[in-house]
Amino acid sequence: MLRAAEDVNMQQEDLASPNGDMISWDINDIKLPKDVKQIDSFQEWPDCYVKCIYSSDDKNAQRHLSSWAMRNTNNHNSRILKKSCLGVVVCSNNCSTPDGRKMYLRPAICDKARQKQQRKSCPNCNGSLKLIPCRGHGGYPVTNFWRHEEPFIFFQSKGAHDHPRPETKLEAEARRSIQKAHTAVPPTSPRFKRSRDIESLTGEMQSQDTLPLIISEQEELLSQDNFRGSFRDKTSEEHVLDNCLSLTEGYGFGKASYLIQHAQVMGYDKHMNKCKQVGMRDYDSRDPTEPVASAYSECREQQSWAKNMELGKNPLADKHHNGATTFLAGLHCETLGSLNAVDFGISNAPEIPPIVKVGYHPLRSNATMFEEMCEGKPHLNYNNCNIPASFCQLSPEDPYLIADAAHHYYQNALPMKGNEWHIEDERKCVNLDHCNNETFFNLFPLR
DNA sequence: TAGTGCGGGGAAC
DNA sequence: GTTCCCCGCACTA
Repeated sequence: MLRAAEDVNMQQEDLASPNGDMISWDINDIKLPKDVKQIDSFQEWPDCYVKCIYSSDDKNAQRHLSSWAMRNTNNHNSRILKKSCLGVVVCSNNCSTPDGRKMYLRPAICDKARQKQQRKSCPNCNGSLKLIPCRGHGGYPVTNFWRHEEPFIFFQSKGAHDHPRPETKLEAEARRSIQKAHTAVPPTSPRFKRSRDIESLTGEMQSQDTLPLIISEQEELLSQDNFRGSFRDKTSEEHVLDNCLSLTEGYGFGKASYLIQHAQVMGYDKHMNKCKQVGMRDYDSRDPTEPVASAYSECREQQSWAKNMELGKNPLADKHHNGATTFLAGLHCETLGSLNAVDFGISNAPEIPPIVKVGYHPLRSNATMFEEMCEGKPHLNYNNCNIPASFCQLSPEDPYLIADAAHHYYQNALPMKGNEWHIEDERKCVNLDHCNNETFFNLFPLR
């Protein structure tokens, strides 16, 4: 019986590959595969039991990046870097901003900084902050492993995060810088008002102050040729992507990394499908604390929802493809052009006139946009280009306005009653999160 | 100041 | 022996 279960698990492991390739390795293996056919595109939000093989040239992989708050954990093995998830910081009052957002802050990685962080008060209600630890790996934090074996970087994740996504590192940094500005700038200045507005959004909203930085990072991504995921199975989405790439090149963006990132997200979707097919987790014979059955059920929940949101099943998705490339071009052009309008852009206050003429809508909260997009409502930018529902790949880690919006929506959507996460609600949120990852496109570059 | 990586050490299994 | 965590240190941005 046990043996049979192990066999199943081994089969699962064999199938658990984001790119769909058959892989059978464990990060602890003495020898890792050298005949890697397909290099994975970088995943900033790896969840569940994921194995990835990145190129050694992948800068993100080199830096062992993750948008989860991961801290280094000593495994007494210098060849394998192990990181464990810190969870997420929430307001103990379970407060919401006036527009309904929840506070999901990024735990500081440094122990001292984290302790200091928990002594601080909620930026929204001044209540105390509470760290929700990650217990997604048999009661222990989800762990990520990194191992450099030229010419690849092997990544393995164990466990499924049982908490909301925190702010990304960039979001947290932006929030801190805004808070600093908040304390440094007289309260009567427009800047102060904006800071307060942003703070009211729990800091999740990207500071437009960070726009130059963001653009810079985009350019870095472009130069790094990070995303090598090939468009293996071309869909209409991907054709649109190609078109967008051409268009955005025409706007001086060179390659559009955010679109390429969407391609990698689609690769991730394949992985999730694999998770579902095989019954989830990979198998580590060395780790008796494993099998996290709930991980699979969670993934399955996510996946079933994601299925419903798949392009082919969203009648509005294809419908809006046509305006997409036009929208993209205008959007990105505007994004650069609006950099000087940063002091006015982020506000939900309707009395503030729009500065941006196309693309990003300065008056509408990102969360609202995301909600509407999830409902399949087309969005009009100022060029009257429909933003297709299928173009809302909202990846919180991604430096894009809508991506950020999705993140906030996720944060809105996860209700917490008392100190407990309610499973049903959480599933909905996870699903929304998956909407984030699997269904929509990354579009709006913010940085 | 915070993020990151490394390593010592102890506890639990 | 393995895995977990805490802690401190050094380096970096």
